[in-house]
Amino acid sequence: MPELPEVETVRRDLAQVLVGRQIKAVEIRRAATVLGVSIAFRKKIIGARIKNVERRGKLLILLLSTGDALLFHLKMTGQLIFCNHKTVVAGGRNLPEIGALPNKWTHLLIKFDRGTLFFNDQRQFGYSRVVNKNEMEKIKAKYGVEPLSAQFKFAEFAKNLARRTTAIKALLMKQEFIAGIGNIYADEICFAAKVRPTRHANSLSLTEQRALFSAIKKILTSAIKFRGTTFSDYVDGAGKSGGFSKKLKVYDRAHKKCLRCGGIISKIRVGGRGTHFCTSCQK
DNA sequence: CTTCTTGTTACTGA
DNA sequence: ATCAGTAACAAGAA
Repeated sequence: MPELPEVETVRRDLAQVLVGRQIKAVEIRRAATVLGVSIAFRKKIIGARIKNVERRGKLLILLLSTGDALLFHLKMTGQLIFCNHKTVVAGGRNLPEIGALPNKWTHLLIKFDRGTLFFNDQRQFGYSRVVNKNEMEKIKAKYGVEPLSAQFKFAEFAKNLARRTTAIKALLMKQEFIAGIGNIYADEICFAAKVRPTRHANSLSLTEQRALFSAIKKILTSAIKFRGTTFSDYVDGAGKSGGFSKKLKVYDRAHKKCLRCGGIISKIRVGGRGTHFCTSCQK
């Protein structure tokens, strides 16, 4: 599922190929994928140039020359893939890992002079929308601290943990608290910090708080380096799978041996989500 | 057929 | 007002 490292990988890929390009045409195949009125969406973005590509949490932001922002949320199965016209094959653009584009899950196409941005989404939870500067600031403000930014500081993190009673994993996934962590990385972060996902946030010792703080940065940074995790549908901006899947230590390893201590990985539900942890070395 | 998967939000209750 | 917990959403895989 696209979490911070996956969205960041797509952001970097798209920034390289989209900045400076002008939107020439838009094809909306599924109206519900575009929030608001389709005609207005089209009118606002056609002719605009892409000034920059940003990310806030799991939200991808294309800044336009008009001052508006074109947003994409991939939710669980969204893909955002750019193809130039050199890869044209019969019926579409052919990519080695996902086949020809557009396909039956392509809901939106943004067309440039040489190339097209395809928005695919099997589960149809993902969306695109256009917002003005004011709306953009409001949306950004709702998210919590970016864990890989200089604003993510231990003192404030520890203070916030101490005043919360909820399970630590549920807190890690709360976007208003920290932006960008989802189910896979929450499990991996707890494992790296040797903390059980069920522990109440306010029960962590100073040592555990520190371990968690550094695990957040370490796991997310490493996942970006390996271009994200492909569990089911995620691909990068060029349609390729992520390399962090091979680095996962606990996620989807129920009943298997712990790679650190040899204990058994257990699977339970925390906050309504499948949760994996080692019964021996996560205290 | 049932059960499981997840990011986000709406809703409930404290 | 703030916090915590859960159901709902969609569609496909097993």
